This record gives sequence, structure tokens and C-alpha cells, in this order.
Amino acid sequence: MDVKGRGRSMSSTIQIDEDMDLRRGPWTVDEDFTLINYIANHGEGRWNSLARCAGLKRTGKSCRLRWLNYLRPDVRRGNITLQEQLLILELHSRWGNRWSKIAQHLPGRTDNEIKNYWRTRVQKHAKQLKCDVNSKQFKDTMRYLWMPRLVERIQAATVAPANTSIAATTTTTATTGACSIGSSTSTTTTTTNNNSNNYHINNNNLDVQTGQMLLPHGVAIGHDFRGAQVTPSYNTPENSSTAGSSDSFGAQVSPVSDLTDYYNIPVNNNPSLECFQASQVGYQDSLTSPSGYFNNGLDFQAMEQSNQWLDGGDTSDNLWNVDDMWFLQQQLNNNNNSNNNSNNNI
DNA sequence: AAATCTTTCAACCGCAGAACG
DNA sequence: GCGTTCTGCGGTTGAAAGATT
Repeated sequence: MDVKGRGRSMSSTIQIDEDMDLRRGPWTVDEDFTLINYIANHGEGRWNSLARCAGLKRTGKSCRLRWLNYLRPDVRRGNITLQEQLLILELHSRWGNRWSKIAQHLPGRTDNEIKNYWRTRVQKHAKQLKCDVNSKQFKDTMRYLWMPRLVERIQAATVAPANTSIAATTTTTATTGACSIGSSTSTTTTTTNNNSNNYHINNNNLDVQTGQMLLPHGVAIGHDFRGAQVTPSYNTPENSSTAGSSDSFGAQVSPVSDLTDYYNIPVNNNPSLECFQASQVGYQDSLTSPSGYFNNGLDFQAMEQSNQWLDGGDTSDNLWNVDDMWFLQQQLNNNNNSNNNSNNNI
């Protein structure tokens, strides 16, 4: 039995409730075995009576928690995957702190684990951005930056290592005014020019019909990620290494012209934004959103100064990198230019 | 190597609603 | 219908582990 040496796991912290003769604090291996054996023989039931009948000097609550969060055979341990992160962000945007409801869509994950993930990772980032985790600002950041970023990384992770010539391909594409979105594949890249948003996609988990991100267990992300992948078409160390061949998901998806389904992209009035139009679906929308937070809300300097954001910690959790910051700056510049042009035309 | 700070996560707490007698 | 008990949920705590100084 793996009893992790974290949290309240030191036996020295175990307390006995004198009045009730109940144990508190970390569970011992013996207690775990007792609970497992009892449930194996009798099944789950009323937790208080279960605790008594099993001879555990614990509250029913404590037994239930221990079983559900730790001992249950289908509890999944280990790092939260990128797909799970994306799903958590998505479901939290829908339901808020409904941890148990969110957990129902992540088999093997407990509400406690998801809650902990949210608090330790997501809220930490909000704090670094100096904005409230429930603010529109922060929610927009999640939706338009992190989630597309996660999609990108999921795709990159599922694509085989690459033929570096692809980077040159995408760079060339960019210089000709078209946008290359996502990770081009060396074998089956599909480039289509039948609409104004000239891009190609390697959308491993995209549902072609709906544009939704598909995740395990039949869950579809509510956002339409068609074209939302944010890998810019210029050559960067990052995107130059994300090319590959078709993978198990196998979906080479044709470009989808209607990018307005979810993000409601305005008609491209500004030639200078043409290349960004397709590749920056989420960005474009947020740049024109009433909140306008990209111009004045977020403290990107603080983010840059944060090792956690830029180059520290678990890469699966690190949704920001130098390329992102550079790209965001370009976005801001372009947007400002666009606004200036618009103003001049008035 | 030691001290200090930060992160992680198991476990507890209080509350609300459901179930029971 | 009413009081009590149980269950489940979300918020919080705090100790160990890890990182940094």
C-alpha cells in the first residue's frame, strides 16, 4: 500500500478523540486494509455503521473520504494530463467550483484532486496576473490563451517527432501571406486555398463536424477550436519542432471557413491583420471584446518575471513561454495599429 | 550543509440537503 | 410534520517534500 509521505501523513500527528474514542489524522496501512477488506466483503453502505462494523475508530465521513479519494481501485494517480487540464478549465468555465460534477467527467480523478489542482495551479496563475480568478479578465485569459495553448500542446504531444524541414515550410507559407496553423505534418499536410483563411490544421482531437475538441470518455469541449490553435506561422524554436506524421487520432482536418461559430470573429477589415485572422481566433475576439483587457488589464511583466510561468516547473503546466509573450506583444501592436487606422479613417 | 521559503495534497470542517424513524 | 442522522460538497488547513538561498 502506497501511503505517501505528504500531507498529514506522519503518524505523530494522529490524534485520538478522547470523548468519542475516534482516530483522526492520517490513515495507517492497517486501517486502509481494514477498510478495503470490509468494503470488498460487504460493499459500500452507510458509512457510519460501516466504520463501526469494520472496527475502525473513524467517523463515517473519514472512511468515505479515504475510500473515495485514495483507496478506491479506480482512483487514478499521477499528474493531471494536458487533456484533463483542458477539460477542467472548460468544465470550470461552465460550472464554476462544482468539483464533484467536474470530477464525474474525469474518471479516476476525485473532486478533491481537481480542487487541489485548481487551487495550486490555476489560482496561483491568477495571483501572478494580479487579477481575481473569477474575474472576466482571467476567464477570458483562460479561454482565449490557455485553452488554445493546451490544444496546441495536446496536438504537439500526439505528433511524432519531426522532420525539421517543416519549419521552413511554415515560414515560407507565412511570408506569402497565408497562415499555417498548428503542426504541419511531413506526410499528409493539407493546404487548402478555398477560403480567405488560408491555413492547414493538424487537429488530432478535433471533431470535424462541430469543431469541438474531443476528449476521452465522450466529452466534447464546448468551444469551437477550429482554427483556434495558436502556433504562429513564424519560425520559432517551439513550432519548428512540432511537425510530424499522422497519429492515432489520425485526423487531418480540412480548413473550416466559418471561424465565427464560437469566437465571432469580425470580418477582416484590416489587411495588416490578415495573417493573424485565422491563427488567432481567440486572440482576435478578445482584442475586440468590451473588456479589452489585453491592452490594460494583465500584468505581463509580472508574468515574465515569474519563473513558474516562463521556464520553471512542470512543462505540462507551463502554459506560457517566451514565444507566447512575443506573440502577444505582436498581437497588441497589430491591434493598436488597427485601432489607429480605424481612427484615422473616421 | 543548513535555513528558509514554496508547493503539494491528504484530511478535516462546516454547511445544506436527503433520508430515516 | 418534525427532529435526528447521514451523506455529499466545497472550503480550508497544515505537515511533508521540494526548491531556493
